[in-house]
Amino acid sequence: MTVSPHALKVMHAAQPRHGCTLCPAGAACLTADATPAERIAWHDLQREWIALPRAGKRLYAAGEPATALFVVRAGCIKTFTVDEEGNERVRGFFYAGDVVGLDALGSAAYPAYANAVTAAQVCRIAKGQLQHALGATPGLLQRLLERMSMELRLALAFSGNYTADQRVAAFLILMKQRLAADSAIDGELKLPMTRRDIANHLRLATETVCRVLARFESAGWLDAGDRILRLRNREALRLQAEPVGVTPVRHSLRLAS
Amino acid sequence: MTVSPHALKVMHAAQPRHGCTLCPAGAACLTADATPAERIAWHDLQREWIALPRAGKRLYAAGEPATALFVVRAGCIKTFTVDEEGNERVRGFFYAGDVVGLDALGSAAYPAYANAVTAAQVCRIAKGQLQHALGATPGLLQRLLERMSMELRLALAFSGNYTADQRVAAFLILMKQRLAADSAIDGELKLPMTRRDIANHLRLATETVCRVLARFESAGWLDAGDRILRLRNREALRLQAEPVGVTPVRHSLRLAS
DNA sequence: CGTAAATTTGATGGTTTTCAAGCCATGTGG
DNA sequence: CCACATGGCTTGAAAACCATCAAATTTACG
Repeated sequence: MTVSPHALKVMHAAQPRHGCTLCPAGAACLTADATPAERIAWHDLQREWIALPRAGKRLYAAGEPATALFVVRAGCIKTFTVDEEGNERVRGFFYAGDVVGLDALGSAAYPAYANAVTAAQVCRIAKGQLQHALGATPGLLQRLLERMSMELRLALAFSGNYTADQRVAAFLILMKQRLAADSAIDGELKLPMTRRDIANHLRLATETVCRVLARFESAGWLDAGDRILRLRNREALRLQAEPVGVTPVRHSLRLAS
Repeated sequence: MTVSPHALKVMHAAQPRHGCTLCPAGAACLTADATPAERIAWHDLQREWIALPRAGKRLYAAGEPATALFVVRAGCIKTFTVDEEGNERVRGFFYAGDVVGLDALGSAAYPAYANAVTAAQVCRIAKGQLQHALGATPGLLQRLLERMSMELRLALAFSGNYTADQRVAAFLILMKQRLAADSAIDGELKLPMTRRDIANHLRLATETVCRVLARFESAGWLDAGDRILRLRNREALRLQAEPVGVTPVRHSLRLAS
């Protein structure tokens, strides 16, 4: 997985001014609530698109100066660290509209690598420009804070100690929520990443993920194809996943102090 | 340390206008880089202090409407979730200057409970006021984003799959960094929370934390008192903790931009 | 079509959890 | 002042869960 300088294709300012309006990320992007004028201003700020034409292409490396954020236009990006033994630890998957690099906002260097999981395309937003835009567009700040808060919530939720079954179930439910638009058929879930990536994300061995999926399949909860799953009993999965807390909030807890 | 019969003591606007200047959190607070004028404006925004006079007192509960953030003035706060079996999962510990509730910024309800670990005191900052202040004080926004980014980085770092030894070592190193000001003696580390809290935070059993500490002690790396540890070989601990990645950055960094 | 990578299943072992019990500190009430 | 209760801390033995190792099969892709 060598990083060639040509891995990144940077395109400058060739798009029409309504570029953001036509973005495939659409309503999922940070600009979703912006006025048309704000949108054009935003679009002018970040005229750089970066294409990652194949899975495995690198967006940035850990340790590099963190000069920008990236909004995914299409495809899937993963962020991950690599320890000295070569073990990957996947920190997150990012789809159209998601923001990659929020964990580097307050850091001089990127704390993780970012690679394409599938062919992908991103908008580059320089930090300086971002700060400027945040001041000019109040709704944007609101949205950015919401994103970061949500990511924090998600990271904290997944960092609990759960069984392999709970983790995998929670992952499937979450992916189904985020990729709802991607699948025409109701219960279908297209996962762009490998089992290994899933395992590295959920802190499990690849084999364990396979086994859990096989268990779920034999329980009749889903059909496990290679990259396409068909969820048959989403309620059972949700029940398994509940302790993780990524599913909608459940109140009604009384506690004394 | 006044002992109040009420769980929460809310004090209104009785402080002098330089309240923030005299805050024990001092330079650790978000207002550290503000001008004196900005500081007074900030202080006027959040005139409510809340006292949690004893360990165990609740600041807020999971599921409650998330109307505010809280900056710790003194003491220690933990956030945690509780599943239906009563298991606590500690999401974070917060000391003077830390911001509690960032994971609720983009959420209508608090995703976790917040309790005092020791007697504590916090500033309440209503969300609406915060948004107003962020627009008025550019440095504040910068700082808040840095905080959230750092918390995200931390949560992601700890969510990897590591051994019990690595987790405990990383926890000790991290706490030593954050509580450096608290201990007069060099290697001393005062941990305000119970072993159980540490275990619930690191996704380990209480007994495992004990055993790891005992192992570290017999290796000569530290002396484990009840709530006061004495770190004797911090380099060895750091080496253990390294894969977790919360220790100072190890890649050679060139700082740009 | 052929090689490399990914997926899957099985057997084995290790780290951590669980269960159980003893010790210690703190605080309370007689 | 002491006895006692409570909760936290510690240590020991057995079990569970998951990782590791190994190998067969399938899939992806040049």
